[in-house]
Amino acid sequence: MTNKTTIYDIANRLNLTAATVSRALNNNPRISKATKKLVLETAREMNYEPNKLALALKKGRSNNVGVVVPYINHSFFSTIIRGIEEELHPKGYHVIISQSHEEEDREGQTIKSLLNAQVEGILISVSRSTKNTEHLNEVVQKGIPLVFFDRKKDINGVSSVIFDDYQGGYQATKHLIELGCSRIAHFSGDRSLEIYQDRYQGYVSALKDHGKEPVQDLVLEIRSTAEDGIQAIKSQMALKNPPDAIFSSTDYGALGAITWLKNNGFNIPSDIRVVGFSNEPFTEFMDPPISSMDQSPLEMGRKAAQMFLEQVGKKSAWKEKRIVLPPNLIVRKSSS
Amino acid sequence: MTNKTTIYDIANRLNLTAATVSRALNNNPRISKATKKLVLETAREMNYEPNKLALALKKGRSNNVGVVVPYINHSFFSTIIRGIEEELHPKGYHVIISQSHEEEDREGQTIKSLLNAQVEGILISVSRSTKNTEHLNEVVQKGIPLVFFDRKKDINGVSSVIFDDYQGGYQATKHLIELGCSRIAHFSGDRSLEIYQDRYQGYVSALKDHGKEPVQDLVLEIRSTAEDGIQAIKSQMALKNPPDAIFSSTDYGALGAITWLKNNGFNIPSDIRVVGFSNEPFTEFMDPPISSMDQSPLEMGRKAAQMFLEQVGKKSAWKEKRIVLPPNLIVRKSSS
DNA sequence: TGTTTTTGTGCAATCGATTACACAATTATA
DNA sequence: TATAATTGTGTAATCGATTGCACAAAAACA
Repeated sequence: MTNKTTIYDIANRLNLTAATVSRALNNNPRISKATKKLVLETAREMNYEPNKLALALKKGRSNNVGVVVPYINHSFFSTIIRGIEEELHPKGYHVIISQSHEEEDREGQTIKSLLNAQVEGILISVSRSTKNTEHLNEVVQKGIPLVFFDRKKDINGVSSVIFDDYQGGYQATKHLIELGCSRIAHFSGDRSLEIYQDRYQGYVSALKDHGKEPVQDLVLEIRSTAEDGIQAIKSQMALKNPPDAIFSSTDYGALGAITWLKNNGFNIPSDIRVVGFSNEPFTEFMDPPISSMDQSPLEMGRKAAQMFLEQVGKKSAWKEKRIVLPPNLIVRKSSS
Repeated sequence: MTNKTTIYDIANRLNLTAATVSRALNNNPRISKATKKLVLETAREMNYEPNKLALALKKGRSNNVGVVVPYINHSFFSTIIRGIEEELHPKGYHVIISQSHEEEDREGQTIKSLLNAQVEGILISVSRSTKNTEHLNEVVQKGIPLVFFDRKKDINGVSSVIFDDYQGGYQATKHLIELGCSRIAHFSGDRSLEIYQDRYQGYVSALKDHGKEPVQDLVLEIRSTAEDGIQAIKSQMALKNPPDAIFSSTDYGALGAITWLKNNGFNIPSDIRVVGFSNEPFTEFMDPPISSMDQSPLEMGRKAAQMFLEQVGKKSAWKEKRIVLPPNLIVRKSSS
């Protein structure tokens, strides 16, 4: 039933050896033209397809790379994956995806499993909860190229492509300042994560550089949901001296804020200006469309894949490289 | 550097043979407890990890399944993939993803490549442009489980899990009729694709069942973009007798329609009611939130994976199965 | 004590390719 | 014409596991 033609089958049919068939198929110069032609034709006839597993075992190259993200259906990550796939596909690599669900344990198991499957590299955006980096070190020790994207850990020799979150925070804040906003609130994320810490720092620096002192009351740490955004804006507007602008480190936070503000009679942007972060697909469709920092996830995926390609094969000759993608503020009605 | 410990290394260290080590690791009852313990300890010590490639070659089971979708960063597909991954991961399978870019050729090459990589099954949502099904037949002929999701082709013996598009179209239209709408326009997609044809048929049936004759002027075929939605609504509102409701077969079409209507002074839902299709993440955040048919992509992915699991291994004992997921209208402000 | 079972390992083939080395036949060179 | 170089294929090892068969040692049984 499963018509698995092997080179042995071809060899038998032609009274040759597998070695000759293999060489003929690989266009080895030592094989006569006549034989080559014969083999090629027979192969086609018998519907021969090489078994990549056998090849992989022999050559020690599986042609698979593993990609680990928290969740694949988050637009940001799925777009990065698309970038990776489109860069690696033409080179003959297959992309194996898996999710960490933001759990360190799961991330560790997944990586072990990928290593067992002999992937040639691992591209990962580490989970929020990952503290220990042993599972990542193991990858490096085995000499398997490891590349971080968006969320990284500091491991010697491991390359990364991340977004310039500091500049992102800075630009967004500066943008609001230049529009004349004087009390700019910041909805931050969990600042034990580098990305949120950096966005926060950018926010602080921008304020200071423009002669404004950061106010602690105006900085909240929330999760990336519309609900948290609603709670946050509610508490902000209850202040004696409420903000006249919001810089949210996530688009969902901005969304929640806008929803609540609209429902409570505030006008955006005239009463309060809002800037989000990540340029999620929905931001441009909102009413008003939300200004946001585009993180060019497609580009991030591409670059990460390119880094892998540079490293693979060159067992030790490569050195750590860090790509930092520049911020790109998409100004929309919510802040203009 | 790459500390690849094999069972031979362990065997050497312990003055045993690879066979014994293999059996010990696999808990074969013929191996003495003492030896087992020794081997297990040494394996741990030497940091042994089985080479799944070798195993795969020997057993003819790669533990990989291929998933082919048009684009992985479309929310609908990435969510399906998430469902697939979450169902297959616990069973030890890895998910290899690839994109067809809606091109038949690319789809064919991808499938060939996946077959060469010895995947144990292929789950696919066929590209829009796919007419020829030879590459799909080949999968079946090789005895590899093939499962369609969302977009299928009729191939004998191939199972599928799709959404009940006819009922979806019917329910959406019925919903609008029950709200008192009398002239319901339909933004359809390319009706050479089953899904759009079915949604259209559901629309027509609902109208007829409620004593309304479908009007050709009110049916347009558009692409799934906001721009097309804008053009479509523009032409509709220019009719002598414009519609009082829109049933769009895509959320993007609905989005475009709403955008234009709001900009031109119409109120939604009081002037015109709108229902979309697919329940894209953005629909619930819009102003007004858009009613839409939820297609439960997570569930679709899960079911597709389960179908694969049922088939794999049972070379011929399984029979074609078709799962049709029921429609689930999410009513939001755009139609209430 | 002598035979039969059971236990614990080793030998060697296998999965499907690639490839270093060997060698006969042919051709080129001196 | 003798020798060297080239050409075309075959032999066998290898990648890292698994597994049927063989067989010695130990245990069980008569």
